[in-house]
Amino acid sequence: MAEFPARLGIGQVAERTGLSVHALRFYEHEGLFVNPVRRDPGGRRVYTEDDVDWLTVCIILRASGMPLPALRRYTELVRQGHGNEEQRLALLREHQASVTDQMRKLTECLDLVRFKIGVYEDLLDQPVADRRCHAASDEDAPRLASARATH
Amino acid sequence: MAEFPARLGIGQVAERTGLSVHALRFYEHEGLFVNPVRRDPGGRRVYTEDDVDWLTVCIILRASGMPLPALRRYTELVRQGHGNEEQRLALLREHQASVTDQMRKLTECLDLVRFKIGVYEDLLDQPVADRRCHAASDEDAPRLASARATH
DNA sequence: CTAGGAGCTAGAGTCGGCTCTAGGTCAACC
DNA sequence: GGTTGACCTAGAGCCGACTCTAGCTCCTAG
Repeated sequence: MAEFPARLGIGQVAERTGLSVHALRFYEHEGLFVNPVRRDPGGRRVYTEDDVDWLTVCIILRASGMPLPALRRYTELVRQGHGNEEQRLALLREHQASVTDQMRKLTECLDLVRFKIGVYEDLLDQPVADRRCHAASDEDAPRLASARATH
Repeated sequence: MAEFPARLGIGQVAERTGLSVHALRFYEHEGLFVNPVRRDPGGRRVYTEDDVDWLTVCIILRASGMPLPALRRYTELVRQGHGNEEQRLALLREHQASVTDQMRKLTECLDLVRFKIGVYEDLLDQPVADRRCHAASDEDAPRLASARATH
């Protein structure tokens, strides 16, 4: 079970992570790798599985809207090693707050969209003759004031 | 109960919606208003409450990542009036799918962040002496392979 | 009558996050 | 030995969604 390090080329890493080779070089340039990326004798980048794992984390954080500067700060803290756990924790908590806020907004939107979809589905269920003027039955609309309009 | 139309200036609309006056002019230029924005004798924009309601919808859709072109298409459908409800429905369903997908990604991120926060909280709870080497207790890590690393 | 404030237009600038180009190196195969 | 094909660097370009600027008009208050 002797694990041998598995050294990957940039193309392989691109394929595994879904990032482009351009993006990988860009991320390196932006300081998003915990360890400096090694080079082979020809000057080509050589990545490890650890790099791929770290990139996976980065991708998830990016997909949840963490900006590159924050990701860089976090990377730097990890690179520095033990002793700054409070700072990492603070950064993570901040991002957690941002994510839950995004989810709140998305939920609000989903309510609106579901309401509107319901309106249109009902409308399209009616026999064609009955359609059009229907605008006044606005009474029991949900609290989303803006959703009242039948647009 | 005779509602009188309440004509608003661009500054008032900006204040109510949270959009900048620049953004309001920009949105108009981009065709995001259902009805053409009226002007007073001096050429200034005059908005109605309906405009503000519509903007509120736009803001929610934008905040959930709907791009301006999609918002413009939807606006155009509404502007055209009855007869294109299927298309509106299709557009809304598409956006609904996009929103639920975003929520899926955010949930994944939240799992990761919560896990890491947990790790750091535990770590900081330990008496200082016991800290550092702790890296090998990776057994029962959650399925998120990438979350295993104690970074 | 003039100073301030809100509004106008057209168009330039900004920012984040890549993406692409130009011009080159290197190793492997036919 | 010529041709791929993967990789390299530095830097330019792009896209979306605003944001800002310059130079103007208009209204109101003092």
